[in-house]
Amino acid sequence: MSRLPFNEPTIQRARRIAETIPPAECDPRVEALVNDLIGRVADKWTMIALEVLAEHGELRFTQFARQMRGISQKMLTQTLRQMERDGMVTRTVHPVVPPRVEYRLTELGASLGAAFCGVWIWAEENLAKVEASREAFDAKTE
Amino acid sequence: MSRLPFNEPTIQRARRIAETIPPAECDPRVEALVNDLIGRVADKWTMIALEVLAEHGELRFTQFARQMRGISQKMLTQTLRQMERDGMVTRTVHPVVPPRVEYRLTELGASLGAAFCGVWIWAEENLAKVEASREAFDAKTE
DNA sequence: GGTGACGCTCTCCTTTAGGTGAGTATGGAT
DNA sequence: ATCCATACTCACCTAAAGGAGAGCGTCACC
Repeated sequence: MSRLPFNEPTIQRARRIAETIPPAECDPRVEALVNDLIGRVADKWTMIALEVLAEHGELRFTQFARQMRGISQKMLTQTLRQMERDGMVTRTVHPVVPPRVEYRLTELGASLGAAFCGVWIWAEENLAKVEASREAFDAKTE
Repeated sequence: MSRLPFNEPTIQRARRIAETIPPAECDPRVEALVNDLIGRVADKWTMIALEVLAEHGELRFTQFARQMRGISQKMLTQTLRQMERDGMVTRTVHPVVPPRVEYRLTELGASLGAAFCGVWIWAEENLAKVEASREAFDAKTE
């Protein structure tokens, strides 16, 4: 039961659309997995966490929180757990009181950070262009 | 009135946390803008749209939809509008019936696509590692 | 004159994201 | 005895994301 990408104009028409371009490129399984992984990894907080951890080497929970402005405790825990599960960070619990937990990047995490590096640079370089474009767009449609 | 990143343990204690690491790096305004732009641009659909458009050069609305599996019509319109506003794509409307609208990358869009390229490669290369890590993690916590 | 094509937009409605404020465990310091 | 620190977790709640399905406008066609 193959689902069409979205509902047809009105339900009984357009049973089929002319296939001007093949429906998708190659291996749909791998493609889906990669898209999925991208969705997970191209997350704002994940990217920022990667950044600050790469910068500081090792961070404790509250230090982390202070570096990531605007994140809630819950989100931070969640992001960090997810990253741990994905093998981006290691989480070391020192069994002392008060608790001491240290996070550091794995090799995998560092490599993703490096891959994102280009995007950060792009963002810094093109911030002005994007803002200008937005203003122009908004002025046109006003 | 500076807000703390999240609530203190119980409200009347911990008025202040020792500042072992300076609260943030440098220019907070630029940093915030860049983080914001990252949040906008590091969006799953934006990344995928960038990819397929880079691959096909020029796409009409329904062609686009067919390339982006699982996206709803609403999301596609929204993503495309946003990208147009940000100056990533141009939208050309041919005043014919039935309507014909073509999307293509701008230089800015292409440069972002190039910046993301590293992330795609990373995702393809490290898919297996991430999956292995997830399995190990889930097995441990079960 | 009914239907279909295209690229939307509009109205619901459900799901998810994410914030808030509190609680918990533990041992050392006061 | 009480307090405090840390790194959480939990319950609750609101806002935002995003899906489903329909409708629209216009012309060419059968």
